[in-house]
Amino acid sequence: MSIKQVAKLAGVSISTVSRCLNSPDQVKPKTLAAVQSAIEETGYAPNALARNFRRGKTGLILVVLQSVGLPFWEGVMRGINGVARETGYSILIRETASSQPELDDYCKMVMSKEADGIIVLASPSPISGTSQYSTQARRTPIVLGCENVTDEMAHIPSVRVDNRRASSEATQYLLQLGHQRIGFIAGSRGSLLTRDRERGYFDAMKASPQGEHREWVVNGDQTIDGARRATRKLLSLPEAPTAIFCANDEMAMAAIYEIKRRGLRVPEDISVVGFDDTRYAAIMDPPLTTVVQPTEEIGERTMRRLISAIEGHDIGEA
Amino acid sequence: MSIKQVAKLAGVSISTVSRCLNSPDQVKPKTLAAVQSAIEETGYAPNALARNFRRGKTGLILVVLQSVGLPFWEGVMRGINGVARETGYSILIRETASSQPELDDYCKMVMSKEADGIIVLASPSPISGTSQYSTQARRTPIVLGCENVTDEMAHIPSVRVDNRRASSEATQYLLQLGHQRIGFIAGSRGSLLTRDRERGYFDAMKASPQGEHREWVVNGDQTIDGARRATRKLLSLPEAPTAIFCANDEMAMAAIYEIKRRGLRVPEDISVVGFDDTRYAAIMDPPLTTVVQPTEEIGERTMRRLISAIEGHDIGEA
DNA sequence: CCCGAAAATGAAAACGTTTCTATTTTTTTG
DNA sequence: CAAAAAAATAGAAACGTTTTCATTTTCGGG
Repeated sequence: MSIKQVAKLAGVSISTVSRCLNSPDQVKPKTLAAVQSAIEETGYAPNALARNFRRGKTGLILVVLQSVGLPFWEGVMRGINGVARETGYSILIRETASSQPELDDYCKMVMSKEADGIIVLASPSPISGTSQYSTQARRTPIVLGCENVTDEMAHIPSVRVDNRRASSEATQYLLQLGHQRIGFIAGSRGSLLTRDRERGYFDAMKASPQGEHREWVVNGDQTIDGARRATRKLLSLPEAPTAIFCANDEMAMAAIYEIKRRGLRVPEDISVVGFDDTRYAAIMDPPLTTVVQPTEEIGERTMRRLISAIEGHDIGEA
Repeated sequence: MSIKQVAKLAGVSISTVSRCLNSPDQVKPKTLAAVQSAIEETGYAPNALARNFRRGKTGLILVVLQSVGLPFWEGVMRGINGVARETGYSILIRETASSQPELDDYCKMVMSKEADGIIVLASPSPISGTSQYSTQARRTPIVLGCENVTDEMAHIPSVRVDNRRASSEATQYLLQLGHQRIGFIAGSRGSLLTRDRERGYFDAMKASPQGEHREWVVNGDQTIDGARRATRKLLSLPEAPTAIFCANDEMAMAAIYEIKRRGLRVPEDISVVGFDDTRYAAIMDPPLTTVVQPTEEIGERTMRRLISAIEGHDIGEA
């Protein structure tokens, strides 16, 4: 069962067995063979608990996300998993959907050696005490993916894509198609990601002949129902938009549904553009025009960043 | 940092501090207070690595699924997470999408104390050596959710819903609507879940005047592309079905897409029924008729079953 | 063949808990 | 109030590994 039994059976010391497992080149071929056959015979498997305890490392990365099952995270998680496999880490999942998420709690998990680092892929609620936060979280290896975060966390390292520019370009695309009134369905309040996408939209609108119109921007709350409400609001404007740009695909799908429900056609009457290119975008009716995100790369870079933070390297801005 | 420091500061022994944390009622109120303030002062957090090592438990449940991001698992994972939170376990995720999954590897993770138990939510490839499997996996706490499994694993405990009956009822519903030819798009090969749903379909068809027709059943491979191919195949039959029943929502969405692409209307020309009631079913055009699965309950029961297996109770059939 | 250096191995400490046993303190009871 | 019982605490072992340090073995060169 334990390394002791193997040692006894192989007729060597405990330390030699350990070396056979961790640095086989330091042990004489003959003993190595003996130990290996002893391992085989006993069916010995090193006890990860003891090893991790001794090493002071859990080998775990805590990934906080709102909910498994949201298509957007599929690519990001693939990226994270790829790096995890490569570097020997495992992924611990915590969903924030059910419980009230607290960044401090996650940091405590690192302090108490339940995980080595944290990746936040969902915006937790604002941090209660900033003072307490800075004290204990400053030193916690943590990276925010997709900067889906509030202002207070702006100083935490994050992997970011240029949402603002991508969003601006998508808006320009709609303008180029001749659209006069372009609505925007924003994500959830207090999310940097949403704000950047909103900013990009405004950038493009301001530069256009139409200028910006506050009433064309409605909050969709990152949910299907929220986006449906937002769409109804846009459609009931005195002059309804001829195009609607949504901060993510899910809301765009909901917008299309609601538009059709009003008896309008997409894209003949109203164009809809989404964001993220999730797996369902292509089989919508009509197929959803969407902004492609390099999700897998986001995940990969986020994970690499975190690991280098764990290994003690400084976390520069990426 | 360690329990030692706390003990020294509080002027008690290490064991007393430990008791304060694990069974506070066994310690005198006065000392408890002293210890607690010492904990506060030092900012002590118990080292989970040491604790788990000592206890011989990881507190981790390995959940194997094909990919985070598939809407079906959202409910199941919510159920699992709920029980996990309640019982103090954490969830370790392993995706099988990228790598070749091996049940044996997961069992080894339990043997080497990387996790306490396993929930398999995706069909791994068939097990290489059944002999080796039974030797080491028989004693491994493992539960299959949604019986998404091959024959060889039929003896492993699993939480099951009556897919066969649900599927049969959905087929009957279509027959009742007057459909003469009902196609079926099956899931991936070698999945019990798919086979049960297929069986249910056949049950209903055999009992109907139409009888069963092998050519009305096509494999959709659990993927969007596979379902699109399957749909094309069904549509190009000499006598195309007037209804298509799909083994899950995702394939149903793909079927609808493909049907419309042929210039046909849903449901006027062809009805489509899905399975699972994922979040996007309701905002399809037309809204998808689908078989509702008690996903959260599945997750919850799966997790409870596993935990009772871990705690050493016998796993009866559920 | 012998000596020194290098390589290989062994013995033992350490990691931070929990828990068992022994001891001390407190409470109860006659 | 003394003795017995109960409660509280202290001391120390144990969990299985890695790693440091010391020792033994091997090897090469004179």
